[in-house]
Amino acid sequence: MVTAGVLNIVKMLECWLVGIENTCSRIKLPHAVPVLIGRGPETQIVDKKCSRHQVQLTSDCSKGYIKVKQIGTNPTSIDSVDIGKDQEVKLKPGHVLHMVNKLYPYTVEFVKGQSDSKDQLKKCTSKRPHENSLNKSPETKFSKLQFNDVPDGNQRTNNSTAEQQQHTIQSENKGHWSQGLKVSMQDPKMQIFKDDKVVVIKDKYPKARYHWLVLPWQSISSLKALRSEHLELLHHMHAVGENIIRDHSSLSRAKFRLGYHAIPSMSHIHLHVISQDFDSPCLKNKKHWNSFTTEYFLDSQEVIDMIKLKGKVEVKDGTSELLKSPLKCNVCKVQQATIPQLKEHLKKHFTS
DNA sequence: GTTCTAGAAC
DNA sequence: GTTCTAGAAC
Repeated sequence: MVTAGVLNIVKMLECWLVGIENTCSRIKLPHAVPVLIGRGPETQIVDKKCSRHQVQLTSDCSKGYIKVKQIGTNPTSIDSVDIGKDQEVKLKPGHVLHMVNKLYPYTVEFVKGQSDSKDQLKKCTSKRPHENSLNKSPETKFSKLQFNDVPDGNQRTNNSTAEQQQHTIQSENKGHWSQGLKVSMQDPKMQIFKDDKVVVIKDKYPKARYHWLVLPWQSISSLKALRSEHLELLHHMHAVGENIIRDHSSLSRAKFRLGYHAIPSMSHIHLHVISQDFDSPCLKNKKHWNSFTTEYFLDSQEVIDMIKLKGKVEVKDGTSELLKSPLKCNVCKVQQATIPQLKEHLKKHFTS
């Protein structure tokens, strides 16, 4: 099924801090949770120069790095460069973190979430120390663990190649930002409404007081993929959008538009249902503004009509250039010089 | 898509 | 000096 497939491909990587000399020191770092590490049983570091809270580590499993903040007084370093007390630096796979005074080296690994921790520990205890060190052999456990999603065996430990491969993993496992809607639409906490054909979520970065997205369960990448067979679905998406407006903002008497970005950034077709106040701190730049107020925004009804007429959606040449258009008020069409001035101007038109 | 930031614009 | 944008990085 589509649902199961989507859930499978968006599974997050697990993050591990791995001792290079002391290979049995493997510490799992949960995504986005700050963890304090230093002298203690976890690391087996007994050196008094190392604080019990020497560093604060925060992993980002979607971006593939951890943020290292030096809390202790004595120097923590990454690739032999001192971080500095209360300073924060990113640690990526292939780079070496020395906990204190260029001692106690660690590196970071991101592995598939599916591989269980027992397996990790078992491998760890059965390995001799040198097998887990940072040598340059392409067959080291380090490189294999780090890149266990790479389909072929053509792996090198060169740092730039390592980073490229890490990026490849991210794009291939759909952890890339452009796949974010597919994740959000599956999250029950995000769902405002759902039926057998569509789901509605709030836009994560709303560009107006009301801003929802209507997404079909059916996997349709973008407007380009739309054909006559989708007409019934498009009508349904539009009707659901209108119902959401009625149910959530009838008292506000806000004006709305329902439509699609001609050239969307995010994968998976989504109908924007957005109030026309554009009163939102998330509306920050020209691209945001023009994507909703120029012909870059295609009304849902126009899209439906075009498919009825031509069998598909044709995006005009030069549409992407519309994002750079001068800023014009959507109500009175007066041009504004900057985004802050535009926002100030819009207040004139607010009803409340 | 957002965040970050250099440097343009003021 | 500050504000703001645009492009790179993610």
